[in-house]
Amino acid sequence: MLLDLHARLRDALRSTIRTQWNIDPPEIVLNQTPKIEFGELATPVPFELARLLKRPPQSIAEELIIRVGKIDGVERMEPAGRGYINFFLDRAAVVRGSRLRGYPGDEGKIIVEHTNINPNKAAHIGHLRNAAIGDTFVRILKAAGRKVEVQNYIDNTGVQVADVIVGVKHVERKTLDDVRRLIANRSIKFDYYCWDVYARVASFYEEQDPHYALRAQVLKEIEEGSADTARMAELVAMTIVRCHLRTMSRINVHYDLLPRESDVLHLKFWDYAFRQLRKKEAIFFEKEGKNAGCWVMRLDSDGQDEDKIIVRSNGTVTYVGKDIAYQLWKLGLLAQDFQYTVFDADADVWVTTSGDGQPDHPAFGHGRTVYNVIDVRQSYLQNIVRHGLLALGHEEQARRSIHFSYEVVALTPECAGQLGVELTAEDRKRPHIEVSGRKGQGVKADDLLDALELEAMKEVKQRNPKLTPTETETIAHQIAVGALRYFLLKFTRTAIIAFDFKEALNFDGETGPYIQYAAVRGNNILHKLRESDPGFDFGRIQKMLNNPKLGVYLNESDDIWELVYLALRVDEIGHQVFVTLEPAALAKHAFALAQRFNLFYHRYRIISEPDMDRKLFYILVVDVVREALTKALDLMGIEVPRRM
RNA sequence: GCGCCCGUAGCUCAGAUGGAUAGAGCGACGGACUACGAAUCCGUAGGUCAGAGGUUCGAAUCCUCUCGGGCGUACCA
Repeated sequence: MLLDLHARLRDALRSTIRTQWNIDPPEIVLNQTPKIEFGELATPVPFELARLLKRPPQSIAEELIIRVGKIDGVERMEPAGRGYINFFLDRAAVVRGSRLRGYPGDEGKIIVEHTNINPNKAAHIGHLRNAAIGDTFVRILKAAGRKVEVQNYIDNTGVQVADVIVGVKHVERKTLDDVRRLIANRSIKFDYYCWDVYARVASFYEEQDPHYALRAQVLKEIEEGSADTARMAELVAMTIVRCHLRTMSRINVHYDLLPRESDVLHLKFWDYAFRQLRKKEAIFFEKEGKNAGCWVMRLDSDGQDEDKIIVRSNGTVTYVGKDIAYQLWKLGLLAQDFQYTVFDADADVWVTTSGDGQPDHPAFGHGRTVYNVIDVRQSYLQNIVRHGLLALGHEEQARRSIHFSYEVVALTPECAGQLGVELTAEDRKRPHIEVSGRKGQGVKADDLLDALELEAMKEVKQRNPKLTPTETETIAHQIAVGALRYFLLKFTRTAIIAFDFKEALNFDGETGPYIQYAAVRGNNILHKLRESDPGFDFGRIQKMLNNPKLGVYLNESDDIWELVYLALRVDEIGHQVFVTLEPAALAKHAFALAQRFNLFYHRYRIISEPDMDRKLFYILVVDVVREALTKALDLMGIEVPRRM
């Protein structure tokens, strides 16, 4: 594995520097070289040493190379660029080594919390970004041999659920039985119905309940478990959760556990956290001023301007309060535990409950590290949660509580216009328009997926008219997911995605289908080989690894080596994503790999290559690359279609 | 006001930890299907990395300021 090679390089340089000059070695930075003629890796460390040793970097580089001696997997080193050391890898050895994989042992469970959609309306494009990022991160962690638990927190006692209940009861005038009938009606998408109801509530408040008295009342009733309202809220929220999970399963996103906020409350998690926070004086009761009657957390010692309300004056707990308790539980710092019951047996999803759970549930919680995948607008709240942990003295755990933040999905003004958002002349000049769930303005996840599948279906039919309808549908679906997930991952976390149908529905250029296509073509070459030579022994490809000509071929053509090297770097890029929390790096890498592969099979004839050894070498290249493409796609939750 | 993020080709974006000649896609223009399938490939044009200082052997990247833009700073989440 290349990561092992990196470690060997760093170790060798460090120990040589230490013994040679008797100094603490600086951090050994390894860079990719700008061109393959400079080797594969380079370190600028002689520049650092030049400062410490007061000598020209070039001569340090030369001396270091001599002193370091032979490093396993490195063919040679050269000083370059007035002070770099360039490393030229033993190409054949790197290819052989790539077939061996070693993973670190168990370093403790990692909990990744993502999706977390308010269960009061249909999922939209922004939620898809969250899920795509979170799920990709999970896949990368698992591939690296880490133990991962995926949690999708259900905020079923929050204001947003209260609002939709206000809408159902007071705007739509529906009873609990009406709601049951609506849910049973297969021709109605219940999450879509609530989307519209929720959008109508905003104007209802404006006109009929400007002080949000109904919201407060409903919220309180939900929290207290008051019969009718609470039952309706439970039914509405959990029905919508099922809708969300169905939507997410369309893009290959799954969960282990659905922790519910109502259970955090009913099982008194909050009471415990509250007592602790109070004992440590992390929160206190405000007797006067604007926050009179509330329990608040003081974030700024100067005064109450920055105080954050944790318990409202009517006694209900804000989201952060419950989130602190939940975070404590995730880290195994809470004396209590949930009860658990199966939510979806087929998908092996569990849900928390306050009633009798099943005794034989898996061990949930007790994460050593916790990643919360939540958009950047929640940085403030995430900080308060962290503040709470620190106030309780959990410094180590606070360090291991990581806000995996990313920017939101907005709409281009044109797109917003198409969706019926009213825009002023100024709006039209803006780079993006924020989606508003409150106004019902946004792209619903299922609608987008439907549109993508329809578009993909056209393309598949046109290119593969002989496929059965089922096959066509399957492939169209895989392509739709490929396009969508790649689109959501190719932007870096800090980039606001200005959503536009034209771009999202595109299958050409830097897209998921482009990469899928490359993988399909790779597979097809091997299929073709089987067809043209039914007796072909595929074991010969494996044997090519030990053929001395492997090194000769790899060294004679830099273009093929660059392709193979990109393929072998997939694990390294996965590691980079883990360190930098930047899944876009993987997306970009997969695309670059696909590009190089397209170039390769355009430039070289593989099946018709007359020289048998050379042909085997080409086939080995195809095999290595299609395996890497498949893996990179899999890490992004994208499948390789049978045909395209 | 305070805090965070962004500003790179016509457009949308990459350039992790400072490093060698700043790269993709789209769009534009011109080419390549009798070939392992063209959802592909090749070529051309396109840059004062918002601006100004500074640190450094070296800055798109770090620091300061200025100018644009976005978000947060709720008894919403």
